Amino acid sequence: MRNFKERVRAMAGIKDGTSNGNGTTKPVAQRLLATATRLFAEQGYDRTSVQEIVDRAGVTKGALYHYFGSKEDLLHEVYGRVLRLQQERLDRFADADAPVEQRLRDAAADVVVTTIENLDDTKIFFRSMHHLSPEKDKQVRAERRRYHERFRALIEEGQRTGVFTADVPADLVVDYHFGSVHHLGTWYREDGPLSPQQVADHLAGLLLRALRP
Amino acid sequence: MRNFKERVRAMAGIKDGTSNGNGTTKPVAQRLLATATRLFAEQGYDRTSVQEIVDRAGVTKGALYHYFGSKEDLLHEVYGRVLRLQQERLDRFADADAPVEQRLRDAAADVVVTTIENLDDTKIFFRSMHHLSPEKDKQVRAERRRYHERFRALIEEGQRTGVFTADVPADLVVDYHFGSVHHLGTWYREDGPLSPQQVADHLAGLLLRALRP
DNA sequence: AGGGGCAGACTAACCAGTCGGTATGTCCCA
DNA sequence: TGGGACATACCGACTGGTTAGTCTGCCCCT
Repeated sequence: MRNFKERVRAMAGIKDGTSNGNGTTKPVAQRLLATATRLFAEQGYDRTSVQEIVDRAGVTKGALYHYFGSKEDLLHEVYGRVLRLQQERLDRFADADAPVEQRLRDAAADVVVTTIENLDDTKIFFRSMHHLSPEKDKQVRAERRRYHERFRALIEEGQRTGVFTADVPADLVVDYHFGSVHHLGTWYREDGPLSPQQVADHLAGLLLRALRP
Repeated sequence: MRNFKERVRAMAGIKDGTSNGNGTTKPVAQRLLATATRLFAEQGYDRTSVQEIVDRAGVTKGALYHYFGSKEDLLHEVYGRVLRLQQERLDRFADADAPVEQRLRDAAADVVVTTIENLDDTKIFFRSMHHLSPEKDKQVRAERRRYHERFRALIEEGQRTGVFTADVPADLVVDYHFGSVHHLGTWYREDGPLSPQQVADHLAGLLLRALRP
């Protein structure tokens, strides 16, 4: 049972398929995860039935429960993908060789772009987090905190070296910025006037200006 | 049927009770709404059963469906309360007789304080909005937009008169600020180090600094 | 004597997860 | 070369439990 999940996680990251000759047909596990993601984002976790997912993916429950242990596993998998992606990117920007204000600006802008590019996942993330079982919730929270702390460290560094104002708690600034990121799912529209990169530049600009001493 | 709802809405705003001699026992409709609010905030709308609400409120389903047309009506009522409250306060601050930067600062800080003071309601608002039927969703969206536009007008006024920077779209700034407000439910703790007013001052300060030309 | 304010049993729908079964493929030894 | 042994991938009917909402009727106040 646990073996399957490991393999599925691997499959989700890799393009290779088991039964596709040319590349048009995605492997079942991937298709299920993609379908579930879309439906969770559109209707919410609770309003989406397992039956609906398998119907839309063109398989049956047998297939879903062959690859995933439970409906909640699907949700957790979505979270895992988002968290891993964002943590990895944050680390890259934060460790770069540049002045702290540049590193913060890049990191702040990047998380906006990747959030918009994965808007379904992040919608689910913020909207359905409380649907996780205590055990998985704890795990997600821990990874989330790691991310938060890495980001906060950047701000604290700037505050120590005097390039950022120090009369606002660094923690609050992190939540300030992630509030606006979190909120993207509510208002950003692909057919709107601003590209993801433009939104990112604006939001990062606002953050940096807010932090000027 | 529709008559009841009107009366209930009235009851929700007024302290008067039907069956309480001294003031300890709230009228049933109020108790149901308060209980539902608490439970929705704790567990989410879908995870809260009608049975749970009536049990906790010490009545039965008969009572609930006597006062409310459906479970969704309860949710809609919560939204209505929050929206009316915030719109009224925003109008008051925006129409005040003061420089625009002061009016914006006051309005921005006030919405933070009232959000924290009604954290249950606002948690529900942002987390469960997509559970509304299309009809009610439309209504809520319309009221929400009115609020958004009033706030945006303040920013545009400051941009026109040159006290705020004009190289960021006013719409985006509104969503920027409301992102952080929205996010409060995720991180603010009553037993944390900051009072609602302190958080409000910080967040309003960040907004105003971000808007400096 | 009439109606508002509830109680509580009931229903029809739905849903996550299970389970026995089938089809296809792979490996291994004769 | 062929055929048993075993695993993977999936099907789809079924179950036990939950849920929103209804309905009938009692009680009490006016």
